Amino acid sequence: MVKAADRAKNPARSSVWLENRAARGGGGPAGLDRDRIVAAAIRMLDEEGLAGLSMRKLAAELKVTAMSLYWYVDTKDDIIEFAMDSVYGEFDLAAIDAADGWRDMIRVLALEYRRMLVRHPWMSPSAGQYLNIGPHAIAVGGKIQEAIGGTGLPIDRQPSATSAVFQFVYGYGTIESQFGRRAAEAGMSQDDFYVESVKAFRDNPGFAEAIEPMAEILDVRASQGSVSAIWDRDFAYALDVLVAGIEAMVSRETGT
Amino acid sequence: MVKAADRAKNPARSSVWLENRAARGGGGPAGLDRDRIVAAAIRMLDEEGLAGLSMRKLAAELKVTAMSLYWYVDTKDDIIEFAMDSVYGEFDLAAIDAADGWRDMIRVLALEYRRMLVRHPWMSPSAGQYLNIGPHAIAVGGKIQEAIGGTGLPIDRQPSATSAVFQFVYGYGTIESQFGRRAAEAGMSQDDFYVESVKAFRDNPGFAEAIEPMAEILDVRASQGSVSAIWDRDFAYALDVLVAGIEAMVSRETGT
DNA sequence: CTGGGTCTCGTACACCGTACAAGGGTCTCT
DNA sequence: AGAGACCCTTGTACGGTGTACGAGACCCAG
Repeated sequence: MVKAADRAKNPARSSVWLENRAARGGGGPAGLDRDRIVAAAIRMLDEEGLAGLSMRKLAAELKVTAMSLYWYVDTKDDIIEFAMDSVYGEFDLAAIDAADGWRDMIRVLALEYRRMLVRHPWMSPSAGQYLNIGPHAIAVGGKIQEAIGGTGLPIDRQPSATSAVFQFVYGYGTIESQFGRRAAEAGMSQDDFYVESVKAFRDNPGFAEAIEPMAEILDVRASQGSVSAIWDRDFAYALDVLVAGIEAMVSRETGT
Repeated sequence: MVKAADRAKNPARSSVWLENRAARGGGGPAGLDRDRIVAAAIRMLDEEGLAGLSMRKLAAELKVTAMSLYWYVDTKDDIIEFAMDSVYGEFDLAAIDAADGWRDMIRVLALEYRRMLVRHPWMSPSAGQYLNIGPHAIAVGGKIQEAIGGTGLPIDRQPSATSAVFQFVYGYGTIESQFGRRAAEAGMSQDDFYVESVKAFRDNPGFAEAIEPMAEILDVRASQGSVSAIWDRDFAYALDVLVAGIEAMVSRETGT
């Protein structure tokens, strides 16, 4: 078993998934096992955020001491990696297979990905920090590759197109989920929080000039409905941009 | 002066920039001031990463006690927000103004943004977590808006196009910078680290199947040169996709 | 009855952010 | 000259964190 201290010395192997250690136990008096720990961690992460997860609190929820958890995982990071992969398992792969053509497939994948990030706001900071190479994450990656493979782009260009689409989704989902998290922490609806934020921004002396060119856009947005409708609308249009871009590149590569 | 405890109770005002408190001091015996603190913090963040920054260590570097820093800032988060904005100040705004047309402007902005994220790997996790509304960040935002405004897209679609481009850059820069950080922590070059990672990935039993469909792409990439060349190449092509997408949407909106 | 796994726990360490109160230094006003 | 007010720095302390280590409790095979 690799200790945390050793892990730090060998960061190339710095993911649980690169250790291929068997899950342990389940027969103990506390009825603990890795799945139960991970499920409780996800619940706690969803409710309290990344900073709200501590080994002691997690253990308390499972009616156990903090050190008991270390029988099943080596470090707290392991728990987060397991939790992440479990969340990747929420992807509806059947819906993706049911999609018709690469455009639809990309759209469904992007929507699922975005929903995942928004539902679990701790995912995007974590996804940036850890390798995402658990079985569920890899399954999703395979579908993404399949979708991009269907575009007709040459194979050496496909990773780049994948980046264009899914790094965008990651970035978008990050902003959207952090906005939601902030609103929730402030105890407001997203709409109220948006109004408050814009007001605070506008009222801030010294920023009047900087805001000037943005005022028009803020005004336009105010007439576009609820915040969540704007998130949806913007996302859909950005995907249209990306799909149109891929189409254009395909005909540029194959044509001429 | 707003205390950290109060800040937590009023998360809507959860940014230093929404408080508009004057910078303090400079005449003390330790010769401290906010700029010196922030500069030292950036140095430490670049070298030790986000987790490596602690108030005690930062203070030690400035030959002062931890609590001294609290005369100039309210919380550690403030320091990070100041550091972030200072880094946004690294954008070469002149180069952006010198760009010729919106396509070039977008490309230059995207490259500058990406370089910033890669140079300071702590930026992308931080940028996801805090509001980015310091003066330098806003200046950059204004340039982005100017570039997108030049595309000819209707104003209510511009924010969406902005997302498509710059959320992509954010996502891409996040992955790239985290990869670099991991390589550095492992004490390897990016190229060696890449080879090691792929090997570990391939050798991992139980993943043979999952890897199967990715093998071809991995092989193609192996023939494309150094890791950093691939980063550059992929990024440039993804930008081409985005620019082509915007062009297509423009003619779709104006034509027909 | 014994020995060895499997699991849980108590204690302890080093570190974190930061609240609070007690100064020292310098500058201003009487 | 003395007194007070300020700006700035410090020491101490609190409640948290992840986790190393060693002691035990249980159960099952020999």
